Amino acid sequence: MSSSIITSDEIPAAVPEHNHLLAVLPPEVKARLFPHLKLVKFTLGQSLYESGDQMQFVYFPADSIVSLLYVMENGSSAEISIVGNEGLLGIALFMGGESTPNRAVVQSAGNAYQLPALILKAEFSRHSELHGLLLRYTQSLMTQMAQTAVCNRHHTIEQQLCRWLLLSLDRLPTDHLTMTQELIANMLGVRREGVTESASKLQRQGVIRYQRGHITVLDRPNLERLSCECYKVVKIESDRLLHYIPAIKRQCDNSLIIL
Amino acid sequence: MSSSIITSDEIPAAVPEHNHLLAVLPPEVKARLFPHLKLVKFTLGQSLYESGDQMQFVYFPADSIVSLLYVMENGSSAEISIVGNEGLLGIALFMGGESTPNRAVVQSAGNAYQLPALILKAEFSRHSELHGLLLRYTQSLMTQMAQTAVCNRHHTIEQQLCRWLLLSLDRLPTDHLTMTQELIANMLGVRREGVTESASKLQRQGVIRYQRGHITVLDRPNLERLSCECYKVVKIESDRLLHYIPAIKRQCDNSLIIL
DNA sequence: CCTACAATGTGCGGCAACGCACATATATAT
DNA sequence: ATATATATGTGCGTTGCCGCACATTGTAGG
Repeated sequence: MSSSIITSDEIPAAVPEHNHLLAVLPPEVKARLFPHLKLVKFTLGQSLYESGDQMQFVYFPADSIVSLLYVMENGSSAEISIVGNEGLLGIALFMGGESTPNRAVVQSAGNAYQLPALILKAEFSRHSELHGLLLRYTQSLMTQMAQTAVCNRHHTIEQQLCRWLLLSLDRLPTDHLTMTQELIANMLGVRREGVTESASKLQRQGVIRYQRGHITVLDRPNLERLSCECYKVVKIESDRLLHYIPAIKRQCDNSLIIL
Repeated sequence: MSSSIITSDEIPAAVPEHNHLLAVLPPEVKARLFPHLKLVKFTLGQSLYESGDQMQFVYFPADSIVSLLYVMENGSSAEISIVGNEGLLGIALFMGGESTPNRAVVQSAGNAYQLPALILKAEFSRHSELHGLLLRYTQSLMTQMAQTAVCNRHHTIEQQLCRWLLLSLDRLPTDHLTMTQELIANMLGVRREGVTESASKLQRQGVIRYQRGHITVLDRPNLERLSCECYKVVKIESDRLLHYIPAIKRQCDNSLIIL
């Protein structure tokens, strides 16, 4: 694909519908919201907001992934949840809290749609289709948080790495992620060496392949098998909450048909 | 207080206002909701709902405490969050999901107010004061879940025990809780022996006193000192989200003034 | 090409928590 | 009072992960 033809790689998120939440809105809501959307780029490691920040915008990731982290007093951190094209950043705005004691850090560079907080709040309180959708998304995020807590308590680094890879993969267009083991360790809240060991074990089994900041998933079925149940629980629950859009339309798989 | 006069112990939850959410509702909302409330008793270990259950009622604890647990495929469990008189059970009903993949188990026996799901949903979608209040409560619950995840990753059993005791204490009228170390271990997702060791250490330091299913907190300041930062984060955030009731009234401490 | 830096590999000792076994203590009922 | 069940105490060896130190291997920039 080295021709001059525009590939999906070059315009990976050219329409808001790359974000699943934006995609399933009814036409009249789209008509009100979409004019206020602005396509922005997220770079790896960028912070969208810090603990306690009053947010001015919400963001709907298109092909980027953002991690919600809690940063401890001693500086170490742990990932609370992952947000990609299935969701949005800035839940606190419509939940009424305006801020959270967390940090949002870009885990995978890419694009997102920015929307002024006021526009979202206005639409939310109109009680349109968006209202229920955002609440159901929030509930799915709670499931992810709950499962992260369980996973941290009971599962090995290897199981957690598998879960993390799967969650990330679900939010990316390819089987490839740009990510160092050091960064993964920060997310999982474990030692870098622990990630190295688990990753090399996975590589020896032919499940993944990696070199210096790049990971490719080769055998997803086996990755799912090696993961703990946490991934499946989160997946099934978010599918249930978000793919069943009553009285509007149903989506049976993760992909979106655009055009 | 051994006279025949009715003590607060005998009617510990005689009015709905013992629940903080119900207490701060404006009069007209109370007028609509309260006639549908039914006082019910929760017994220790009772399950309010199982994973995936479609709930018929929401519950507003008065002097009882309920734990939200995730039960793993192998049967072991981990506590996701604690709900007492500051909150309600059945968030999924107004969030739109109708169910969650969790289990709600009574951790401390007592009373609660039961409300039919339909009544709550109707009031919620009227967009009354209740709407914002429930969303802010939900956000505070998310903070608790997030912090549980962090705590499970980074903190010792002793720190977690302190956090757990403090969270429970905040939801109880006295400094005394009826709870075996075995049950605490189930909540924290650790060995019973681990709880025994930490508890006896706390007792030796004079922070708590316990005997066979009963724990009394003697030195709360020290308990807070020995706890990890997670307790404080959750406390500050839920105070921020729930004690500031804009345009209605402000509450400056945890207690309620009734009569 | 070579240097410098960043990413990954590996080998320690140490420790918190685990699973298991069993001893002891304290409530409750007959 | 005695028996029984439940709750708590204690001592193993084992394990998964930690912190640290350092070797190796890629990748980018001069």
